[in-house]
Amino acid sequence: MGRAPCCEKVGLKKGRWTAEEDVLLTKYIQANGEGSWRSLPKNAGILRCGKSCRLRWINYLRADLKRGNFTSQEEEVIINLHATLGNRWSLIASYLPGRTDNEIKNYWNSHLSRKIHSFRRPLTQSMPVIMDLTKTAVIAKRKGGRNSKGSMKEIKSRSTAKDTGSCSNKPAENVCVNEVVPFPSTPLLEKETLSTTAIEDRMVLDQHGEDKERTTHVVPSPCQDTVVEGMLGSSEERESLVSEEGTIENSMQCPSGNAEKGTGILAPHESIDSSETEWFNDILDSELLQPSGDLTFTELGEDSGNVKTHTTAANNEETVSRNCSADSGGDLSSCTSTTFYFVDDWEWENVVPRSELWDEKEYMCSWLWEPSDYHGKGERHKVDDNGFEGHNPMIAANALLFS
DNA sequence: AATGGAATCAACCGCGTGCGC
DNA sequence: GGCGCACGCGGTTGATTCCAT
Repeated sequence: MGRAPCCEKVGLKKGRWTAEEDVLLTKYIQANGEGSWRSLPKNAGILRCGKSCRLRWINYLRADLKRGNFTSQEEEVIINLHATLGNRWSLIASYLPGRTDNEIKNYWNSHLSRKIHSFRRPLTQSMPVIMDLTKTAVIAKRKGGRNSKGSMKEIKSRSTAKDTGSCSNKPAENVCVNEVVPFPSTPLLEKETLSTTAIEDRMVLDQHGEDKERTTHVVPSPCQDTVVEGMLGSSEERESLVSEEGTIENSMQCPSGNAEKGTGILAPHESIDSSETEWFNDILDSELLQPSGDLTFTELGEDSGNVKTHTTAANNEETVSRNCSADSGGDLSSCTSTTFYFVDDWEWENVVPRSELWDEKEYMCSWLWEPSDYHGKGERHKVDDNGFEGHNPMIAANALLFS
């Protein structure tokens, strides 16, 4: 037996919605609430499929929709969540208040995916090029066609923001707080495959020129306060997530102040001072990608004698060599507090609220079943409440979940 | 000014899933 | 357990917009 059509298609209007239809739909939903989409068109006097009404409402008429261009922060959220979640647009949309899955999907398809592909270096390419990533945006400029309305507006607003002295994207001068933390690059799900390294993914992320706007970024979280508190434990326990090195161990949390609104902050410890977390764009802007595919940069700590050199190889392995300041006596705890995140260094819970993630169970978490065999770089090594020691807490979470 | 072509995005379509009977 | 229905999601389409020539 074939599937019944969602609604009677005969005599129903298709195509663009008129203002009159919008008014009818809006008034009806305001009076009767959402739902019952099948019967809604008839009751509201709209010659549309219920499905079409639902889509129109969700994607266009809802009052809480954010209009306008995607901010650079939103872009990064999308890019990184997509790297994590794949084409789960509705899930991604749940992290972007006022944005719909359709909008994000369109934006991805029209803007972001193209950017990424523009920057992906063929793995077989052996051309010995040392890339100055600040210049690659110029290379990636598309050949023709019109500029998007958004990009045109962005160009205008960028110059305005610059003039008004708003937040700069330059790390050394970055005075903005509450920035979203960089997201992990993780195996993709579903149809997408991660054909490039995280380095390459990160390469795409700073194509907005030199004046990326930096503003407070609050990302909604579907998690509830009670759940999060239960997951994360007391504030003292959360404090304990600060590692020996002084690097901040990120935890998704729903501060009670935001929980009422159903939002959380997708940043460690409610806000991340820019001095503690580098934008990976900025990192890449100022560093060099080696011909071998390795990315090497040197990080200066708060004192000039405190140097940490990172080399992220094309094979996704990172080595970190430290030269702590002499007066620290080599104590790692005095080393620089800046944390850089790399391919194998992400903490999943930074990205997705645990409740969200864990609902996905093994499908979402299977790739996390890896032993932690290196130390430092923000990796938690503690015995958790369930006795899982020396492993990434996500692994412990998985073990608990599937036990 | 006309036109081709690329970009954008609203909307459509089919499928999967959950739920009630 | 099977069936039908409603809903939600993601892929795709096509109308529209606007830049480049």
